[in-house]
Amino acid sequence: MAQNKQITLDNIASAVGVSCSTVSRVLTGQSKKYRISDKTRELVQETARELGYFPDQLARGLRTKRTNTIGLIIPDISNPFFSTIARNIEIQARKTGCSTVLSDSQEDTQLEIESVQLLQSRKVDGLIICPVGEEHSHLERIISSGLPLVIVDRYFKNLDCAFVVSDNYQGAVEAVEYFFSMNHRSIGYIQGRVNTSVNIERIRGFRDAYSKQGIPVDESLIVGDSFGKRNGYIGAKMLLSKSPRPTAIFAASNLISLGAMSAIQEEGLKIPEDISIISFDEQPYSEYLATPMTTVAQQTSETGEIAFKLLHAQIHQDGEQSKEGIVLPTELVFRKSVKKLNHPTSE
Amino acid sequence: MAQNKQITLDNIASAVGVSCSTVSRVLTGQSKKYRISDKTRELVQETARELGYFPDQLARGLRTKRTNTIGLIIPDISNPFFSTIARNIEIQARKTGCSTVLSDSQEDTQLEIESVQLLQSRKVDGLIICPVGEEHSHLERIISSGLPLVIVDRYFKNLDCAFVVSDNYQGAVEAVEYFFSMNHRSIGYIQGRVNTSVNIERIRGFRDAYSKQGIPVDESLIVGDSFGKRNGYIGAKMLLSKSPRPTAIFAASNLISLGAMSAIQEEGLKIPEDISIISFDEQPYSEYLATPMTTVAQQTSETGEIAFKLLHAQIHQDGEQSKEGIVLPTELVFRKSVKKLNHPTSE
DNA sequence: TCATATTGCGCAATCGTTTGTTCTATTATA
DNA sequence: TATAATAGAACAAACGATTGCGCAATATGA
Repeated sequence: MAQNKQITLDNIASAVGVSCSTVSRVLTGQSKKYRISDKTRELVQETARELGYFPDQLARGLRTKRTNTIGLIIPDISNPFFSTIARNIEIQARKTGCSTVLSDSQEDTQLEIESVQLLQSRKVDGLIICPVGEEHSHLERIISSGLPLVIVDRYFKNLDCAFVVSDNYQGAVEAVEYFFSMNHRSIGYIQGRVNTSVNIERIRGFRDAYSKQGIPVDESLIVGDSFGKRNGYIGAKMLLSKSPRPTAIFAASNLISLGAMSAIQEEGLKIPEDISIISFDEQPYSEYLATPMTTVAQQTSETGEIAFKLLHAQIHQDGEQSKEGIVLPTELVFRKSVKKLNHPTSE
Repeated sequence: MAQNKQITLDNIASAVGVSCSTVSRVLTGQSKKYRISDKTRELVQETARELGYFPDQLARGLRTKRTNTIGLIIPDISNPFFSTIARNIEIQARKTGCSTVLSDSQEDTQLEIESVQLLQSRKVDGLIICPVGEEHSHLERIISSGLPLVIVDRYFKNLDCAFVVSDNYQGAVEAVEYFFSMNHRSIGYIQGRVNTSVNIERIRGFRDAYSKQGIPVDESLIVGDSFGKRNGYIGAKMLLSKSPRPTAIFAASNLISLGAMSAIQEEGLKIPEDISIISFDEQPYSEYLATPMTTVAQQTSETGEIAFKLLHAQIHQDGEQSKEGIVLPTELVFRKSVKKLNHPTSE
C-alpha cells in the first residue's frame, strides 16, 4: 500500500484554475481581507473538501514561525498527580488547536535539559515544565531566549517566570494544626526531595505551626529525601524505631504514604490506633485504604488548566509579559487516619 | 527581551566561508560520503558549537518527510493504567530521538478522529492509539494511507493492524476459576464498555470458565457498560440488591472496583466476609486497600514498550510490513479479597 | 471621455534543510 | 606533456505554505 500523495495548495489551485496564493488566502479565512470573490472562495473551499486537503503544519510553521504546539516536561507521567495535571493541560491546549509534545524527564535533570533542547528545535510556541531539581540555569536560558515558559508545582525564588503551585506552606500548617488539635505533639515528617520549593514550603509550614504553639521542633523527626515510595518506607521505619515513638506521621506525598503504610504494617502497628497519619495528595483511592486517609488535597486539575492559560497569555501577547505566579489553596480532607489522643502527649 | 535570532546553516556557512550544503553534510555526518576535508569538517563542527546551532526540525521534516515524531492517542491519561503505558512509550521513543505528541481523546470517538487528523497534518511518522469505541473506519483510513499504526489495549478482528493487548480471555478464566476453587458459584461480573475487544474477551473467558465447570451462567449477573468508577458503583448496587445475592464480584477495571467498594460499604457489607471481589488492573495501592485486593495484573510497562517497538519496526522497514499482534499474559495476584466458602454455594 | 478607484487575483520571495548535479582545482597516469 | 581521475566544495532546486507587492480589468466620478 503506497503512501498516498499529499494534497497541496498547488493541487487545489490548478484544479480550480487559480493561483496557490488565492487558495491559501481562502483556506486561512482571509478571503475578505484580500477581496477574493465569493464564487472563487466557494469553489476553492469545495474543491479542498473534495480532495481531502489538510494543511502541512510543518510548512506552515516554517513560514509563520508559529507551530501551535507546546512542550510539556513532567518528571513521571505515570504518577497520577502529574498525569492529572498533564491531562488538563492537554485538554485546554487542544481547545485552542494546540498540540502537546510530552516528555517524561524521569526525575533526571539531564534528561530535562535535553528535552528542552529537543522541544526548542521542534519550534514549540511555549513550554510548561515541572522541574526536577534545584538546577535551573537551563530555565533561565529559556526565558532569556524569549520562549514563553510556565513552571508548575515548583518554583524558584530568583527566577522571573510565570508559575502555578499549591500553597504548600498553608497546607502543611493546616495539617500540623489539625494534629495539634487532636493532641499530637510528636509528629514525624517524611519529607520529599530537599531543596525543592515544594519541600521547603512544607517544612516551613511544619515549623511555623510548631512555633505558633510555642513548642520546639524535634529535628530528628524530620526524615527522608525524595517523593518516592521507597523513601516513605525507609522514613517510616526510622521514625517508628525511635523511642519514644512519635504519635503521628506527616507524609509529603501519596507515594511516601504508601511506603510508610508498608513499614507501619511490618511493625505490626495500626492506623490510627497506634500511629496517626496525614498524607499530601488526595487520590481516588484515598478513601478506600485500610484506614481511609486524611489528606492534603491539591487542585491538580486547576493547576493544569491555569498553567496552560498562563502560557497561552504569554504566547499571544507580544508586549510586556506579566510573569504571574499563581498559588492555589489546598484543602484538608478529613477521614479516619488521625486519632484523637486523650491528653496532649508525645506518646 | 527580544526573541533571539535563530542560528541557521547559512550563518555557519558564512562564518566558516563555505556553502551551506557543506555545512549540512558535515552536521548530518555525511562528510565522508561527500569527501569534505577534515579541516573543513572540524572548522564547521567547532563553529556550529560556538554559535550554539541546533537544527530546525520543521525545515528538516519538510524536506526529508521524516519528523521523528509519533502521535499517541489515549482515552484518559490520568488513569494510571494508560499513563503507565504512555510513559513507557515515551521513554522508548525518546531513546530513538523520537518525540511524542500526546492527545487525550477523553473517551470520545469524535475527538479521537479529530486528533488523528491533527496528528497527520503534523506529519507524525506513526501513530499509537488506544481506541475508544467500536467505530474504526478512521483507523482503516490511516492504514490505507500507509501511515504506520499500532493499536493498544483493544483490537478489531477485521482490521489488518499491529496491536498489543493483554490476554483478557485467560485473565478472566483464571480469576473465575480461582473463584470456583474457593467454592464460589454465583459470581457477578461488572463489565466495561461493551463491544470493545477487551470486554468481549473477558466475558468470553468468564463464560468459558463456567462452561468448563458445567455450570450455566446467570445472565442477570452480568451488569455494567463502562470502565469508569460510577459504573462500578451502579453495577455493584444492582448486584447486591439481588436475592440471593451473588457471593462474589468480578470487576473489569480498577475504577470499577473502587466504585463497587463504595456500594459495598454503603450496604454495610464487608470484603471478603460478606462478598468476595477480584479486580482487573493491579495498582500501586492495591495491597493497601481496606481489604488487600486480589487482582488480575496486566503488563502495562511492557505494553508500552512493545507498542513503540512495533511502531518503530513499521516505520523503518519500507518493504512488506508484518502486522504483528502481540498478546501479553496476565497474572493473578493473590491477596485477601476472596473468601473460601465451606461448600460450593451460591449464597 | 479620461482619470481615478476599486475589485480580484497572480508573482515571486521566503522560511531552513537536504541533496542531485556541476564545477574547479589538483593529483595521478600514460 | 597531455589527459584522465579525483578531491573538495558550490549551485540551485526542491519541500508546502504565507504574504508583500504589483498588475489587469472593471467600476466610478467628473
